[in-house]
Amino acid sequence: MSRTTLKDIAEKAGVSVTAVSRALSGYPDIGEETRGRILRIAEELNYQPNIAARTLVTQKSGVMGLFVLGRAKGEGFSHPFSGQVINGFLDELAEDGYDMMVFKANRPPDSDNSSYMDLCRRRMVEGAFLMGLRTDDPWLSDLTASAIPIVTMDMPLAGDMTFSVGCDSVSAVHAAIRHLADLGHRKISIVNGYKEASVSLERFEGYKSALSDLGLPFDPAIVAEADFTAAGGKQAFLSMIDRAPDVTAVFASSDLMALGVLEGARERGLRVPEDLSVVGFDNIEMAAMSSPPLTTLDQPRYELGQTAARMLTAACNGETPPSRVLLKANLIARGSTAEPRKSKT
Amino acid sequence: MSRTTLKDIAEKAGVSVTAVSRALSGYPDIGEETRGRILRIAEELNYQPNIAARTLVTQKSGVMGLFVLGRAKGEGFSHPFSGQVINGFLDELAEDGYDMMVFKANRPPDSDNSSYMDLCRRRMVEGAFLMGLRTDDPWLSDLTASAIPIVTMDMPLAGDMTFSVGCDSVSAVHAAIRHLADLGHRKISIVNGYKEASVSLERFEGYKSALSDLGLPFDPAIVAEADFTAAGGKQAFLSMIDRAPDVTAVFASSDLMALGVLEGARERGLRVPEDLSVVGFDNIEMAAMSSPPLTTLDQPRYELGQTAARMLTAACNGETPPSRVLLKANLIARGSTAEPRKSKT
DNA sequence: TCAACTTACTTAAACGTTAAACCTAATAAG
DNA sequence: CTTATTAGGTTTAACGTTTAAGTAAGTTGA
Repeated sequence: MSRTTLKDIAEKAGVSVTAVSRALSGYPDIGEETRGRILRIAEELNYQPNIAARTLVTQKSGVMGLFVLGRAKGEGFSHPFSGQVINGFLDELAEDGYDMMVFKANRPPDSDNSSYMDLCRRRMVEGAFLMGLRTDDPWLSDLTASAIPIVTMDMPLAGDMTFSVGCDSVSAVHAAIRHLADLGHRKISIVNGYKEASVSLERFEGYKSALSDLGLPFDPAIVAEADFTAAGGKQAFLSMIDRAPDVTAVFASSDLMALGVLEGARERGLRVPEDLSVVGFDNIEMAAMSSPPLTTLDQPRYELGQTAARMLTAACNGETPPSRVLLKANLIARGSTAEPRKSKT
Repeated sequence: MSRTTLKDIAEKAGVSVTAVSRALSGYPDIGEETRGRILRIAEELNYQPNIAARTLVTQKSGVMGLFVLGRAKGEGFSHPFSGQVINGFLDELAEDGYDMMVFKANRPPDSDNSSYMDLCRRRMVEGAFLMGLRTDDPWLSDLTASAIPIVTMDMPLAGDMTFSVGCDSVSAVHAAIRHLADLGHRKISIVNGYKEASVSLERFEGYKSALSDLGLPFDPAIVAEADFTAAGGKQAFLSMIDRAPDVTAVFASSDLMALGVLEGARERGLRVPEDLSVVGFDNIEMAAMSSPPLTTLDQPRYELGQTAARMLTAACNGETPPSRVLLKANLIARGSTAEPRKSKT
């Protein structure tokens, strides 16, 4: 019932506690025979080190924090995107012997709950992942001054302990728009996410630069903004398409919004892809199952998580990873995009 | 830079470390004036207790573990279901001052990674949530003998430290089948999940008992089994409907599978709900956005998480929560169910 | 052959906290 | 006026590790 400690092993082996500690840690100054005896007894008693004690003396907890932000339902953990990223974190952290603690931070910081950093200090968290951070996050200034390494997903931050990973939205969107233009579309709308997400800015950037590169005019009237959700995407699309019925293609900044666009198109009697082509972003599981299946930009979610974890452990061990890493999002052409049927003026 | 400790405060306040500890913990044997001074200094130095040290002496870590099992992609964290449940865990745990550590356990136990319990013992985890457990899980026997309280989601376990929460599948499915029968359906198929999930057994039970209560015949030929995914649900549905084209309604054990059924129906030229009614289970976000929107059984995911957390903290504090709690899943009628058009023999 | 190493350990201290036991002066009880 | 009691602390020990600083015996080098 009671946990076995180094002391228990030491007594049984007839050596000092230190000898046991060093034997188990693989130091060379313990004799072969003694070490063998110690290891055997440790195994026999199913010894597990008490990490709290170790943490106290080494000042390293072996814990990384995951902060999942997001004020609204459907954000944060609930996002279909998060799962594989977290799997990437966990697998890669396990390689380096780290565990992960999850913190939810959806309450405004004025409430009496502790700030990020306070939480980290209590638990001696060595580094942290941040998901769902927004440009208007009130904690932002705390973060850039962070004493521990932080890796943000999809949102670069100034500060020499902060790093970020994400996909190269600009070039990804570029590829999507080019794909649509290659098919013959001239009037391509964007249903973007809210501006407080920095990916929204980047994707808008990619959209504009692609249009300009391709010699297509930029029309603010066919730029819509939603909240990354399906319902929001549908609404934004509907009011846009009613304003500009000559749009033949829509790029949506997330698959959820793209699925909303699909739904909206159905409601307006527009056939996809015959009357309207739709491209999403993320390649969530549902994207392949919609009707028609969604052309989208695949984000390597698991690899994003792995990469983030590698950067974080590196930073925690005194190395200096690049402050920003961008992976490539690949275009996956499915049934929701095709040549436009009707040629409009 | 260096963390402030009780000692720092004690020196500055001119009292002993114990006095500071007791003042901050709210013990009554510290004078009002002294306490005020201590609190002010603690605030001033932004004191945060070192939880590792506290853990060491109190033998309580204040950490609950979350084990997310699942061997396949799309299970575990990636499941659209998990997010809100986890939010429920976290919010409720925060009420009681607990934090949560996440462990991923998708590797077979024969690999050299530690067992659940070893992980818990190292970190002095006080209790654990288990999601995604299957009846053929090789760890099952360890779990029932667990020394710490465990709450499983959707899978009751024998053992006096194990508890479970879930929805009352039997009565929920009963309601779904009754809904279909009330509409006039006589030939109702089930697309169930794999048998290793105990909810699959319960849902099958509900299906059979509902049929019998409603005086409908049970036909093994229209029972299909899939893996809870959309793609799997579609396949299972297709081979079932090809065998039994006179089926007019399908109950699927998860929304993802139901969405797969919708897709399969589209592929076979069956109109939903005119030619085929479909009911899902879960009420995931996408269910309301499909075409047509899915009639489904709403699982109160956040409340499931909250309830689980309440049970776990109770059990950790020596109380004895009921060994199994079932919440109600409510039928949400949407566009995917209607009266059958054609009357078949 | 004696000092200098090396090997294989042991002792002691420290990490930051809590908890039990003890102390002292002032107050209350009889 | 003596004895308990209380208020407001202090001292000491303990939790289970790691690490720095010994130490005693055996081995080597010149």
